[in-house]
Amino acid sequence: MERTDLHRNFGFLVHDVARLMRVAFDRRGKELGLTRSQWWVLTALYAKEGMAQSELAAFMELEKATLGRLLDRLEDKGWVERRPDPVDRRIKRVVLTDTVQGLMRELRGIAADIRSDAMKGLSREEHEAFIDTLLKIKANLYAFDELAGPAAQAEAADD
Amino acid sequence: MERTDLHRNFGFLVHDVARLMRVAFDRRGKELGLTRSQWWVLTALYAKEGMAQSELAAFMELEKATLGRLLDRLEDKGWVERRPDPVDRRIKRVVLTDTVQGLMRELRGIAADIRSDAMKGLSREEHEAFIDTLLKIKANLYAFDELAGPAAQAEAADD
DNA sequence: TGGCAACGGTTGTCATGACAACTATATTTG
DNA sequence: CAAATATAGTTGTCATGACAACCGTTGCCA
Repeated sequence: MERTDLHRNFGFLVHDVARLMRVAFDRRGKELGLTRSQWWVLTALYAKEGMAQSELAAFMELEKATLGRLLDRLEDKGWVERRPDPVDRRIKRVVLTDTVQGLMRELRGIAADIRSDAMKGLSREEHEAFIDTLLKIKANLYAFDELAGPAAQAEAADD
Repeated sequence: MERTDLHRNFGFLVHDVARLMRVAFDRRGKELGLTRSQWWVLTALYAKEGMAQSELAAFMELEKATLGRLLDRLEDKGWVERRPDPVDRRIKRVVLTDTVQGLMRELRGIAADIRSDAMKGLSREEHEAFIDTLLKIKANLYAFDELAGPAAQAEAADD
């Protein structure tokens, strides 16, 4: 009946793992009142606060529209704040509020738990090799992307 | 300024790679008039035709609602057909139509191209090790999932 | 066999995510 | 300086995806 083996198909596997990770994060996030994407934004902001929305969108490799609406919800919850840039009136800089600091600590702990659960039973070497391969694949896909659509992407080389 | 290194964070990397794969598939799919998810459904059906919607949803690990609406669009395009089950009137069995056969050949070729682009420069061993690790992670996440939410999942062992 | 739980699908609602069009502000240039 | 161009964000639309509520059909079992 089966005509192909999808179980070792790289595309399907990455898709599956990404989905399962999402489910894991969503489950834990739900208890804390946020989605995985919102969690992602907070984590990115924690890494580098005060970015302009466009910077943040580029950093997270999201569309500015997608990020904008994520920020709407996070702002509603009082976790982030959009602050006008003192120089450029087009720019809104995004910062974490004080009320979210406790949550952030919790989130970071949970994220570490999920990752360690996901990687359970893997040796240090296997773990590192896996990350290295992911980085190579990511670089390949970027290169491929730029060939196919020689637009945007130019800013992919920050940090 | 940076307080964490997200670049070797497994969760972010998988997310990124999954997104980049999606972009690659979407770009190629667009030329052919389908989205990556629709592509996924066709590929799953190609692997095992005539599944009931619920079976297919379980196989693809999608909600039946999500799959149902995907099938709506695929049926509109004339690529799949819902057929009543002769025995159980609740069940609709999904098959590929004849008109989609040529497209399927093309899709399979393109998918192979994308995968080989993504894996470019990796040795056979690295490739295999990567797939093996992905499978382990997937198994870990399943186990974790079942602990956390002891529902569904039971049918994950088909093939 | 009659009622009720379980199953298969669809529909409604919300949150992403992409893309395109639009507004407001800056910057570049003639 | 004024016009053209570019940049920052928002809004509109469509396609996923999850989840819950719902309807029709089956199957169980008392």
